[in-house]
Amino acid sequence: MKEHDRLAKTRSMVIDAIAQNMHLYGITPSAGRLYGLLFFSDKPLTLDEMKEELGMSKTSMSNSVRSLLDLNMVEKVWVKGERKDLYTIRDDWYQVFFDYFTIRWRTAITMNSSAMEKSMSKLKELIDDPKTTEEVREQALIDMKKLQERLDYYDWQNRLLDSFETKDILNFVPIEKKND
Amino acid sequence: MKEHDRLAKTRSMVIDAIAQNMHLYGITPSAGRLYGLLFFSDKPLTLDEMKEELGMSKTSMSNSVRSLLDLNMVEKVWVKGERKDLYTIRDDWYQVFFDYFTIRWRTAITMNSSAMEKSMSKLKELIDDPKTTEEVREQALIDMKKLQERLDYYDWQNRLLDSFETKDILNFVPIEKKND
DNA sequence: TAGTACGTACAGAAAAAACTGTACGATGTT
DNA sequence: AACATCGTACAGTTTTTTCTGTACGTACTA
Repeated sequence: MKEHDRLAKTRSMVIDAIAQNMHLYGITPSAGRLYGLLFFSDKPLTLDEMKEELGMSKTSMSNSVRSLLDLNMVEKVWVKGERKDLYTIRDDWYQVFFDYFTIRWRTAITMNSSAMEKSMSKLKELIDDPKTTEEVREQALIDMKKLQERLDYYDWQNRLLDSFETKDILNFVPIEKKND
Repeated sequence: MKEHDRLAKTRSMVIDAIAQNMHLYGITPSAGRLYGLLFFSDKPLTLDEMKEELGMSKTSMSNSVRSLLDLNMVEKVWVKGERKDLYTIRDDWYQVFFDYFTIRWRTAITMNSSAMEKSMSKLKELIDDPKTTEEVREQALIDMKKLQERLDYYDWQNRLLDSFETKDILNFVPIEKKND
């Protein structure tokens, strides 16, 4: 049927774009396609339906769904009398966006910060040690300064993420466009 | 020499962390290590020095540097009387952060938006076509609504990125910590 | 309690990405 | 003009990731 084709075509155009750009979230193109499929689906889908629709293995679907679940981009839906697991896209886009940063960026920042703090404390020991040569002490001081600057930057990132997490950012960049 | 080892150890601890988390920016761990190396280097490095330091091929260094250049995380430095290209890390962290979003996210948002706009205009044709069956028209209208919502979300993202690009965001989340 | 359906762990295959060495164009040197 | 050095394109190899099919544990069904 011609009309259905036209409809499907517009959809796949959008799905292609989404799948291609999903790497920003650390999502593989395949999981991106799945995300696109769920975006247009008017009902929650089972793994078997996804498998059918995308022509991939059930194992792949299981893995892709999990990676989307991990990012809170998709959620499991419970439906009475249905044995299979059902999944649907989370369409509160802003929350999904904030969650992504909270989940991924916050973790990375914390890891880096903690490595740097540990490093700085070791450097401090080295500097305080009277047996340390002047040359090494100087280098250690330079490193300390660099690390401190970087930590300040991470602190700023954390405060930015705070404004995401609390949605305070929406006071600064509101959802509703100002019409001036 | 024991001291130098201790110094090197603290560095590599930090470099490891950076390399590991660089994937957030779509950077491979290898390029991440290079970034870490440049972070601690007190002078710009040539490809040969990087190759030496990381024990990798020059080709790899060339590619890694390029990917870092593309993200404005590293810059080429000109030094009088030096034939080799010299590269240094860009240490204006905030600008680097903003550039990343401008370069990567803006592009992705634009791609998605444009696919969706194109799709919507096709859907509109379909809806306006009197030969379209009621069933298809209904589905098209649903898709239109979804796409419009998503476009509104992209518009918000764009406005957020605007505040990065203009650095207005720093009025909301200042670099200097408020001490209250 | 035996049977069936579901999701996923696991191991192997297929595909993609990262890395290397060679070769070559460009640029600078003698 | 001949030579040397630099960075990178390219092709081939290695490594990593992604994908598939089988097998198994769990939970529901009869």
